[in-house]
Amino acid sequence: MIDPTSIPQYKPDEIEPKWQARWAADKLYETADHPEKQKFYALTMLPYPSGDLHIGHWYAMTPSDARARFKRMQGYNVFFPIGFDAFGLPAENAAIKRRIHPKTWTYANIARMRGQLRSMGNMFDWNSEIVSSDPKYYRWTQWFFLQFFKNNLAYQKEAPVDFCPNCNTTLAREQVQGEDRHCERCGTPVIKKNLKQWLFRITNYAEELLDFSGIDWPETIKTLQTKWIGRSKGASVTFTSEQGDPIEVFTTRPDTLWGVTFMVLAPEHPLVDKLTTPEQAEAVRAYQEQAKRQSDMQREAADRTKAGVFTGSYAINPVSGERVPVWTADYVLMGYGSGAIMAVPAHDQRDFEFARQYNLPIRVVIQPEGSPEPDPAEMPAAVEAHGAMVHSGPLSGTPEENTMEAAIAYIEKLGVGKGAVTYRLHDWLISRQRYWGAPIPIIYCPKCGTLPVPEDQLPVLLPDDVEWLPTGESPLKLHPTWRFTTCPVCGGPAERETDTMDTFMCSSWYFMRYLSPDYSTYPFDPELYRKWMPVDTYTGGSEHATMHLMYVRFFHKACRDCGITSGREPMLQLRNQGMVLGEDGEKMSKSRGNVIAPDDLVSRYGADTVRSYLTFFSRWEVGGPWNSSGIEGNSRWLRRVWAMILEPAQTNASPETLRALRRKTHQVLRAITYDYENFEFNTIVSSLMELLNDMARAKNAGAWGSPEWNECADIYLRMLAPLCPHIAEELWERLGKPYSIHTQSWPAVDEEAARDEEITLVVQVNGKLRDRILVAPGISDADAQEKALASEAVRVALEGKPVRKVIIVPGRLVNIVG
RNA sequence: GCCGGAGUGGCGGAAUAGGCAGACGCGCACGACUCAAAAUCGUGUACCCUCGGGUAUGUGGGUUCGAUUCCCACCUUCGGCACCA
Repeated sequence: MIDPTSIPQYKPDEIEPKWQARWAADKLYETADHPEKQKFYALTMLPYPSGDLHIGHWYAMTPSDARARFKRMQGYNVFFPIGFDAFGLPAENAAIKRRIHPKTWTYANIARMRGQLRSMGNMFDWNSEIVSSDPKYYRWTQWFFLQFFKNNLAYQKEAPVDFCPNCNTTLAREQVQGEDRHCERCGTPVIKKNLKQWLFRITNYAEELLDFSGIDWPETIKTLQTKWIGRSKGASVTFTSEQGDPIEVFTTRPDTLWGVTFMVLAPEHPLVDKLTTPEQAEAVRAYQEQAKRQSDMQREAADRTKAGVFTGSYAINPVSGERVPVWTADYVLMGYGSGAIMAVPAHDQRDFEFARQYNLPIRVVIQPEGSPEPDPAEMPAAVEAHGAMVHSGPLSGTPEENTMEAAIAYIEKLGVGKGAVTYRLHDWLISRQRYWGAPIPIIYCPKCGTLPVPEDQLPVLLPDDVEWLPTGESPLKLHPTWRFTTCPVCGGPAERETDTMDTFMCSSWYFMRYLSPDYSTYPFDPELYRKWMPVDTYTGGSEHATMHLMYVRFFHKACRDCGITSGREPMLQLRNQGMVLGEDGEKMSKSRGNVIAPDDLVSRYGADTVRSYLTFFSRWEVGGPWNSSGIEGNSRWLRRVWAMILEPAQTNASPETLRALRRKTHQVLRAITYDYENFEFNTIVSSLMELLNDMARAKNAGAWGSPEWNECADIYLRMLAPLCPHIAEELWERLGKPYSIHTQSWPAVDEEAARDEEITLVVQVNGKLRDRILVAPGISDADAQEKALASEAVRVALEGKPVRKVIIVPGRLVNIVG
């Protein structure tokens, strides 16, 4: 019983640390082995230890935590781990700028962030924490690299690669963004550098990555990945230069082969030099130089006019035998298809513009249905629509439906090409010329060549004594001794690879390490892998759509093919949160001065209030601007909850009041159960506020202390527990209920109690609301119609017109059409 | 330019299968308590109005007895891609 004379104040600053300490001491959130319970792996993207927990972390993790707690109350054995994505550039930049060792900086930040994370009151299982920069972790990151190397999924290639001059490192294609091709990290426009780099064969998995069947991921992410992979279906066709060199092209329009009037090679295409005639040599060389410079500069894609140079050579069209000039132009990209195209100006807008620019012939070979054959001299633009083939030798007259198949069959019969699929996706470049990452475990021996570091020599440890000079070379290369080693095969002197791995490599497998962070003979305990994988729900930001979220899928499939993992996909369900903006509606940034610091909010309002406001103020997947007076509402709400539960009142309510309270309780429970399951967190808080309003009315009417009231309070706290774990625990204890609320089961909806005793039927006349009538829930259509027609408002609205039709939606409305 | 998401009161947002538009909260107004203020509690709060009603979910059409919800076109906005052959 509660002593009515001593109702304490709600003091989150006292109860929150108290319960956090108790939960930790009791190991309440350590995932125990419950063979009888169904497993549920809930995962939130691991943070980078930047130094301070940002409100964005809270925004991402709170609903993730609340849902994990909900699942636990539903009876699942829930695993909800946390760790740190601890390698990466900010640590190294801090080292250069402030002369702090990246390791010191990183681990100090982690220590600080652990405390901040604990202040959120999440149910993280800290026993399984990983730090990706720990040797015991990156040993296995290196091990994965070796497995990929051995299975021909990792390879080295020298090619022009994207290089960020500010970060002083190469970047993967995905990490270069926007029209000006800037660095994903720092925004600096990238330059091209010709470097030998390590890549993973993600393109081998292009087709499989397009298959999202069996996983519940947001459509937007699936669309972004599909677009990024960029599958194009068509044909590859081999033309031949007059000198006899095969020139392979990819085309999505093999049906336009007879319309080819010239060819274009990318300026970097290896055949350009060979095909260039002495007369054209100077012009071609000058153009290549200019093209190279231009690719280094910001390029305005929109108003660029097509430019190029004739190589002086000709090629033979394999289907028509026709001789066409070979040009080089930078509108053809070396990085796509074969870096060469067959140009069909009549039916491709880019080729059309180029042909007009240089007075090259235009030949129409496609006639779209219902329109006259275009006149090459007059046509204002290319005709890209499909249509019947004309002026196409033996295939002339092929109807629109068959053109593609017919053309491919024809080139295959001639043996000059075949149906083909090309992807926009590039292999994943993982080399980074930086210190603070996992060293690539490769040794170069002048006698034996490129060799993997033997697995028993892992990890290849990062040396601590390194100078950080922003040279664009890996600091490991400048270390006096580190790179010198012996060849694992011949024992002679050899050198280590000095590049480190892209940190997206570390985050491609961390969820498997969580399962057994200290396991020393394998990256994870296979038994625990079988038990816990795949991840049931993964939550995090959508900004990783074409980076982390694609790498992680690739990685798991590649591991499967190396015999390490099983199953197609690592994460069954993905949900993305939006972004919390500053009060000015802009992205938070120090320079704007609109940053909301969670620590300040916690000391002012308490973690539970911050958690509830973050889930309440917007749809989670949308996000939106922070509102400082908005959070006051949530603070007020929790204080009201506190007082509602603890302040005694009279117990003399009518049976109707109590029945209504019980009905509302179970209706809200039904709604909230649905909302937790479906990530609709904002309406969870609304519903809890709504129920509290009903409780206030019931309390005024004498409901306090009744069995119905006590049941309502019990259910209320259980519903509140996942979202506001501290206040729920405190009130639970104060009601004399057994510790802990977080190990209680989720209440069941009593459908009988939730049923409405009477419902409001909406009565419309010609679709307009005219009246509302109270009826029994099971009312028959005939009775409903009769009651509706008896309404005075309906008679007035009908103005004496006869009733033509009556539409009845049972339990909802009656619409009378007059 | 192409692809995708989003446009609802002063503000954030709700409406789970086409059926009461505006739940819940912020803000605001009034009232109670107070010497006063804060806090708290209560009441009201889309717009117009001749007080009967009328108009409202970015704009314009359409389907339907009925549209925030479905279809078409357009506008605004936020992401993504951007010579991808």
